[in-house]
Amino acid sequence: MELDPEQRKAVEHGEGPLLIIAGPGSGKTGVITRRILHLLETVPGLRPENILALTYTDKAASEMKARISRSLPGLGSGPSSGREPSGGGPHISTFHSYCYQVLRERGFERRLLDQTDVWIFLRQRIEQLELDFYQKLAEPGAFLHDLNNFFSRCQDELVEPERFEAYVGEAERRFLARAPSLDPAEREFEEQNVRKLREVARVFRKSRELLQAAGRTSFGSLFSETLALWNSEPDSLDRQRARYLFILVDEFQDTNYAQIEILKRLAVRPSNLTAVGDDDQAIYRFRGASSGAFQLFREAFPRRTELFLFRNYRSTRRILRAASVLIRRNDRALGEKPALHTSNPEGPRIILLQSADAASEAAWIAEEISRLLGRGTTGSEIAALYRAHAYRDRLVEELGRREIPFSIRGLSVLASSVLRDLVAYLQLLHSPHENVSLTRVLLAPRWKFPEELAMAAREEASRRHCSLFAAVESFDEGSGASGVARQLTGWRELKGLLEKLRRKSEREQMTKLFDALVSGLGLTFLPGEEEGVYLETFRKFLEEWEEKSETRKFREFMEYFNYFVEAGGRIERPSPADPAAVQLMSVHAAKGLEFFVVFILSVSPQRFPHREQKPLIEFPDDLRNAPAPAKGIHLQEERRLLYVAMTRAKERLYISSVSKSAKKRSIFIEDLLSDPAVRAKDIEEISVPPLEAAGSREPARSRKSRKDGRDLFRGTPHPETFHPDLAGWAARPAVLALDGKLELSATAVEDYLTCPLKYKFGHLLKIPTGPQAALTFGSVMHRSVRRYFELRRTHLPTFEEIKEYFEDVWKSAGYEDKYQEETYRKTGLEQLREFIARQNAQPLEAREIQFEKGFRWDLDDIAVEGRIDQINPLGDHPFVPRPTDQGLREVELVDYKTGKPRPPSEADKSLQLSVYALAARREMGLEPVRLSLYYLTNNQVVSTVRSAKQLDAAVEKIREVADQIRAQRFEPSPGFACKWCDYVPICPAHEENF
DNA sequence: CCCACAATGCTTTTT
DNA sequence: GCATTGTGGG
Repeated sequence: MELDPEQRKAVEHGEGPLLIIAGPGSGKTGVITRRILHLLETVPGLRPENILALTYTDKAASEMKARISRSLPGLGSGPSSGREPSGGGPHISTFHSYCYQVLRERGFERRLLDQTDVWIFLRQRIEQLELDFYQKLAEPGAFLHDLNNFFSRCQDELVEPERFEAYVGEAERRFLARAPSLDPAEREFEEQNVRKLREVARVFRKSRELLQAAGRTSFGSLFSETLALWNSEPDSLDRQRARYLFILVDEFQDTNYAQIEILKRLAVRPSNLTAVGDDDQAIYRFRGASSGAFQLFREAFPRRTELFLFRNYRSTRRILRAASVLIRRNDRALGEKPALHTSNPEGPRIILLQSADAASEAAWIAEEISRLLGRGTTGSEIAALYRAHAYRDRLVEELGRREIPFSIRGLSVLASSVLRDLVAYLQLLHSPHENVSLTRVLLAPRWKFPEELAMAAREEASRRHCSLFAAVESFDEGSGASGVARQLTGWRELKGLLEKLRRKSEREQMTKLFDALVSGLGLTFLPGEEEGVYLETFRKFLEEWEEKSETRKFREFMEYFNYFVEAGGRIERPSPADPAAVQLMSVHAAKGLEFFVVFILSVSPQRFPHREQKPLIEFPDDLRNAPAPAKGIHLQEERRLLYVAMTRAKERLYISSVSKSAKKRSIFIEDLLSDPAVRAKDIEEISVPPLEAAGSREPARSRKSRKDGRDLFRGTPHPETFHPDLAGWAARPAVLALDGKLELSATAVEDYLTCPLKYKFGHLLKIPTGPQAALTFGSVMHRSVRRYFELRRTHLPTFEEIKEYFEDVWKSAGYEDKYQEETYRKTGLEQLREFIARQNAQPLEAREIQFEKGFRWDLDDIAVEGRIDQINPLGDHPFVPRPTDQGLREVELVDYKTGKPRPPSEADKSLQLSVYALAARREMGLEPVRLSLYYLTNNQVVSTVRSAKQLDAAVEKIREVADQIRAQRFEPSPGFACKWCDYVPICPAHEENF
């Protein structure tokens, strides 16, 4: 590589700390490599092992090692992570492994946990954390996730529990001082806040203690541990200083405060520090990168040299001009920087796409990619970048339709059919009553389990309230020599396999069990086969787990794995190096890469810039070691992200925006067009028309249907029979109603509106799900309330009476752990005590009250069904029902709720109450003058009424849903609701095969 | 122009 | 489930 004057200065700079601010495409890594080589050539007596090069990512470290060994083959590339320096090459390492090594030299033996593993570790010990918010949020996982993130931010900023406790104490004192002058609502709010902070502080300390006691630590605490070591054993630091005379840091804008502290300690004279980075490419603030890294450098090293590398070797002039127009809109904390310049040609215009919807965007881009490939562009030189992974879905579909090869970075193998299958077997092995897993397994052709029999079993299970497994077993026992018995040969085979594996699971370690499962199913793959790669990736995950597990056995693994999934853990597929494949990845993942052609998808409002989402527990600015980030920091970081995306392109750049009207575009599109000259000369605007007749086109060919199954299962008796045709099965028309009436309940309608496929799975295919804490609890509470009113007919029931009943009917099914169950039980009893006290305080004639009154009314070809919790007679005298003008008795309909209290507007809209009101009037001869939701959580009643118009609207809604159901429209609507959906393991929308 | 209701999102990632 | 933005009627 020829050096330009800028680069030469950077490479040959001699004395003192050096800060190189290097724009995109300026050959940064090359400069660092050259500088290392230059130092070795020119500094007398300097040996390679006296040089330390630090990066944040392993990828950057390996790249640098590769470059160095290429430039100087004799040199070696230094130690890899965690090992003793082998001598020879410069020490090139990540900050993390460097610190780990420093600590190991001094006998540090604690095991390192990544964020997911810390989450799991804490989740398993949730009882000891004594979370007060656990019961309030009822979602320990999510809260813990937020806590865990917060702990990471603390580690990034070197905030230890003591320091945070002091901060909380300070906040508390401030609150107490201000409290008298606050109005009650404000005081309540702030007090709540202080209580939350106190809990966070307590849990922070406690988790540290738990990790410590277990001989573990998180990756993030490596830095504070290292600093602590250097404080207590100064000779360790001296040794490091003596060893490393020159230190280089790449991607400096990605370093956090803790890492900068490490640098400050290490880099004292005669150490010579070089930091290279670009604040315009800082996109990792959310994971702890200090927004003030450059400022901290300037403060720490006032006698420094700053150099700029702004000659770009990558992109055309047009691309660079547009990128500069965009980034100029940000505040420039570093002050004026030279503009990017290049001797590259002007290049083609940047294309600004404007599509009406995501579907036409994807279709246009896929078409354009196809054109480019036709003109000879290599697939891997084309990249499609997006802000969030979900935005790629449509493009993937369109590329698949056109059979254009592509590869996706950051794909979790857990989403693949083959692993979802294998995991279903594992779940089934873990517990035969995993109904959804069993449903999936039975769909595999090799078990020859006819859908009709499966349907019968599901109906049996829902009738007998037993598991699907038990229902099929009862068929088997009762079948004798009938025709059913013949249909169950596959079932017996499956049971045999599970039994064999179960026995194995007790003796053998996890990887062995997995191998046995795979071979028991007769799965073999050709080398390079995509699914084989998924399998291998998962097996590697198992091996790594075994390393850190206690027993290496199945039980422990399943506990870990279920938490792993709950924690949102991903098992990433190694990226394939297919030169023909178009590259799909997030903008973050694209940092540091370059492509001839770059498409940036969905630069649209809400998507890019992405909406700011503050975490539940925010890291306080007061504890930040750099100045508090400016107000517009979120938008600015998003803008930098787009800047990074744009500067990945060498030749052609497409920026695509989706919005209904051209006026309401992403603010970044406006930014790009804000310079009249650039707008006129460098940008071509293309408007993509919406696809005609949406939905009329053939849906993308299911990639799951495989014609070449035979190749995969060579030598097995049942080739092609492993994969269930999930999508085909889910798309099969469902039997709606035998007598022509479609049965619907309020819940069914609401389920349909959440997700039509969820409705189909639950209400038509009757796939049973496991017991759930909230439901078991709700049922016990309902029964206790009913019990109260029944006893009330004869006397005033005491709390003890109801408590005894409550304990009697309590079931342990569905609770995640003993602690959760105990919490529910305690709160349940508290709520009942309050309920009874209130009810006992008022007069009531309980004899007239009706409970759990079932109904069924006809709405043309629909039968609307349901059950009203409680009907209270009303009137002048409570127990003499007064006929109204129409001759109907006036009543109050009550529904008991055990969940979170909702605002009254919820009661106004509730379809359930409308359906009850309609039922009372049409079927029971009652006039529902009051509809009440009774929240047992806080013993609050929300009452409402229904106008004729509202009731008509409810009927209309039911009719609409019924029409959709009759038309067999059961498209899944994946989204937020999936978090709570039990059918995810059998949902085609959650399956990705590429 | 304002307000109510509908529509549209629910990140990014490393050790 | 929830916050924010967009739409459409008055």
